[in-house]
Amino acid sequence: MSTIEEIAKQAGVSRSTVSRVINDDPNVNEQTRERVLEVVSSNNYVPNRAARKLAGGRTGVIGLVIPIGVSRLFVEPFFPILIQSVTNRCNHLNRSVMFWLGEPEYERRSITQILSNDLLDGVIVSSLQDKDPIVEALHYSQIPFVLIGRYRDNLPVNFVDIDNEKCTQAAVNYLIQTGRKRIATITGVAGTLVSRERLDAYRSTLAKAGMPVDEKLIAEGGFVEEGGYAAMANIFPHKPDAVFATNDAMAVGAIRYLREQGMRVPEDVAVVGFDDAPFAASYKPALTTISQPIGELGRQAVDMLVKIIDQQPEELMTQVLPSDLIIRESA
Amino acid sequence: MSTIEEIAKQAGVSRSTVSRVINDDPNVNEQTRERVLEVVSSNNYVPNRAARKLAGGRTGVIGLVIPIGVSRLFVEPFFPILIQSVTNRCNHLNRSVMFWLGEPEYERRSITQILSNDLLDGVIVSSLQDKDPIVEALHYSQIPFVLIGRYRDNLPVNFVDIDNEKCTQAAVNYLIQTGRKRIATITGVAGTLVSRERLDAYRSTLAKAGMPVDEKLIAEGGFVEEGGYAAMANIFPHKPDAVFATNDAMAVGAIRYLREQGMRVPEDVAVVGFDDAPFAASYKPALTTISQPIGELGRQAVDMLVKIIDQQPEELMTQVLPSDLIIRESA
DNA sequence: CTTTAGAATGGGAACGCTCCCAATATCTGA
DNA sequence: TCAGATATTGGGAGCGTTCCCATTCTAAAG
Repeated sequence: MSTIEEIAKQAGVSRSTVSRVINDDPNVNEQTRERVLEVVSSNNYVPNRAARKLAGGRTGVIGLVIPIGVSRLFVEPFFPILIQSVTNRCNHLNRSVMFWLGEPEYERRSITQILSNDLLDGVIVSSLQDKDPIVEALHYSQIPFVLIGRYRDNLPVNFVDIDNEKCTQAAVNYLIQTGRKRIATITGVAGTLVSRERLDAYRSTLAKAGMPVDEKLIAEGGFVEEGGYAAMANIFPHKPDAVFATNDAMAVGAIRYLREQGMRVPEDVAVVGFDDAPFAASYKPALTTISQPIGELGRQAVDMLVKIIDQQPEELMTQVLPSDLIIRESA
Repeated sequence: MSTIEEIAKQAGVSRSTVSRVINDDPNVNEQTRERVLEVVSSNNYVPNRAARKLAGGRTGVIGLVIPIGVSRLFVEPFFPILIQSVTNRCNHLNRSVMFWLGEPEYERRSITQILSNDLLDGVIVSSLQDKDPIVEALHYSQIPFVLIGRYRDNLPVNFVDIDNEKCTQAAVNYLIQTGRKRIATITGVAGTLVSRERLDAYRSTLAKAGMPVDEKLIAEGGFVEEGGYAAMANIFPHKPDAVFATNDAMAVGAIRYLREQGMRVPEDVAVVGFDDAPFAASYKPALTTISQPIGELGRQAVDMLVKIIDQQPEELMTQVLPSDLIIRESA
């Protein structure tokens, strides 16, 4: 493993010049640059990240923190896609990704401790709880970070997100316009920002349309198929004619229950999902759902973070990506 | 963020003494140790990993490399369990985990480059290809590493594994003993060690029992449900009366195809899986399968790696964990 | 031909730690 | 009581970078 000093010697220049070359500093003679680059690649030289970090530089490592259990992580299609897009984008930008798939509370403490002093240039966090201590820790630790999904608190944070309120409105309004009178909803995980945003929007949309909100038509499904099934079982006795499930997995669970009860979807009960999961289009009936640009979300988060790391802009960065209601067969 | 020097000052000792305390060096007076530990915890001090690494110490970070596409990663139950067990064990031992979920070839180069000079104390690698360049790179890079699954080459490596040959023998022999005459097999991904081991053992077991090996009864299923379905479709015309699927996902796919053809499982065709995935017991029919101690595999790999990092033993370490044929309904 | 700004380069210092060796304090036994 | 261990501690050197401040070189301007 060669050091910068050896490269310098071989190229007949100083340590500093090599450093400039590998860090894309413009103040280097073009020929010198080329010569150095040649030596670098012929020696297969890679700067030592620890030394780099210590000297005040960057490690080139970005953390991706998803503080939910592995069980959920591998069940919801949201995460694989997100992970893949973040990973790809980072590789493309010549960065490595360090993951934390945190388990519940136990880990949270250690995560924040690790993050605050570590080998990371910055962190991307997804799937927060309300008032998540991670955000606070991150905020005070000075480390650049970007959230995927908004954070509702008075801390100023950088984020990328979709417009949950607007999508939910679109979904619920569509159900209203197609004549549904008793529109139920299956929520995700209580205490989760996404869940709350979607539920709030569901309520306000009904209210705005002058329709009553029946609490019996609201049940929690935990973002998983079985949860959707169980939630539907709770709602069913109260005679819904439509269900807005806040993700596709739960929509599928709900449909399974409805079928077992001899209901037809969408004739008797319309079902709208959320995510546009890979299976949504091929499912029978094809799922009417909201398409989130998950890959784009990950990509933008990486770009935003890299920009923050490299340029340290003063202002907060936020980005809200468009997402659409996709009408197929289930509603 | 405090440094070791500040802690030393506050505790009224030298930098060296603090270093000894946080590294569990026995040569410290008990009272001094306590005093230092107090200051450490009251300042919430965590040693800087970059500095540590640079000074020849350890970072406390372990890499987990799984060089397959994210798509497969999130479909096979093997990986979530493995990841979870590795993560848990590392947390337990006060280590962090850095993941690489490598995509195909493109990444392989960069992975090896990263590994060879990085912030990691050691690496755990799973799911290798035959003759994987990663192993070679790792071997020459001097970084401690442990494989999950054997590596068939002349490089000496540390590994934990199950006895694929023995399990496969058990499964195939069981089918023979229950009177099956035309035993097919659905293999995983060609060029994969696991697949080859299981296929070789399938062949030799049949041979040893004096039964012919019909190549038409062998098909590749890529370790996924759809692949199992397709492989079964290829095999079916050749009238098998039993199938050894080399993982449970493919077993389920095979059963789905058999059912569509009006076959009964196990009466007409027996099916044996591999993995004892979470769903295996509750599936209808409950899957006869081979139970791999996946969690234990991960745990042992971590323990082995940590031992190698800390004690640098001369001899190679290897560990073969027991796994059993679990007889349920499908065969 | 001299001056001067700017381009290109070199080298010291520092980042926060571990390792090693030396120094001091304490204890042992004859 | 004193040499010789042994337990405990301190501080220098160095890990491989980046950053900053010279210094040298070049070319344009006067």
